[in-house]
Amino acid sequence: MPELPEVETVRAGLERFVVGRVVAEARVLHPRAVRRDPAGPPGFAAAMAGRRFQRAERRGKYLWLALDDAPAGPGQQGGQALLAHLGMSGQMLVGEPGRPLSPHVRARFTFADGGPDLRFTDQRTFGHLMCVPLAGAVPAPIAHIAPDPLEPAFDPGAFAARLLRRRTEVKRALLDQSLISGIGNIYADEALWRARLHWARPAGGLTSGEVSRLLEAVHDVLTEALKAGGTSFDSLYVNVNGESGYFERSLRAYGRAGQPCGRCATPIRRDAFMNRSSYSCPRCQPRPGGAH
DNA sequence: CGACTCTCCTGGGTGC
DNA sequence: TGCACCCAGGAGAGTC
Repeated sequence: MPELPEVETVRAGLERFVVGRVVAEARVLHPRAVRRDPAGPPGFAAAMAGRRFQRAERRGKYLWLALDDAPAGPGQQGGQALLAHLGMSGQMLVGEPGRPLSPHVRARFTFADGGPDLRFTDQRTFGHLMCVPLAGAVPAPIAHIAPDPLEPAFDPGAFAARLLRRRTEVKRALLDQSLISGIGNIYADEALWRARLHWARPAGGLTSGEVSRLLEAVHDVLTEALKAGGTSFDSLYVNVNGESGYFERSLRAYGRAGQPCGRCATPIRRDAFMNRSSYSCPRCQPRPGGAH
């Protein structure tokens, strides 16, 4: 599942392979891919034609390509962007225009230079694209998304203060993109394992030392995963695999039910939480209240 | 503002 | 072999 490190890898690939180029034609192959765009497939395609991708940016799991002014002139102050969320299985693939169209391509962009095209591919169709106004630094529809831990705007003190006010489990808080962005189920479990915190610990009950440990773990796991995933493109192929890429072999908790904890060798346990799985070490991450 | 629930979607895997 | 079912989720909308 693409979380911050995978999305950042895609962003860097888009920066390298499509920024500076002018869209010749955008074609929506599955209407669901632009379901959140009020203009619908025809409006989306019309808005993209003839536009130049100026920059590739990201916040949390969202990425966007800033567009030059529409041919009709400046739309709104701050311009527009092509905003993308990869969902669970979204990929941005760049390649020779003549290659076969895979069945999961949801949108295709060709370029005025006749070079490699861009294909938004998404098996499970949870991802989406939309053409949106930029409101200051970020696209308007994601103004409510909090800064992610790897961007300068991230304020550890403000995050800690808000976290401690939450009356909910610490993992639920980590997954709340309006509190801290970029973290999904995989890196939440990995960060909690590193910080030796159980996912069900009440956020408001954490000590300041535990919050610091957690933030450091979040930062480290994202940075290390990014380092591993960031080496995965060296050709005309921008890739996010639905798995967590090269970092998958480095996972210490996620998906490792029954396998020994890397610190204490106790078998990793799997629990159901928020309609998904949570993995933790029964010894290193004691359940709140003392029960195992 | 925050906590909660519901919904969207596909394909791989499993059990009968 | 075929079918019903479960599971993997992220995030927005709606309610309280």
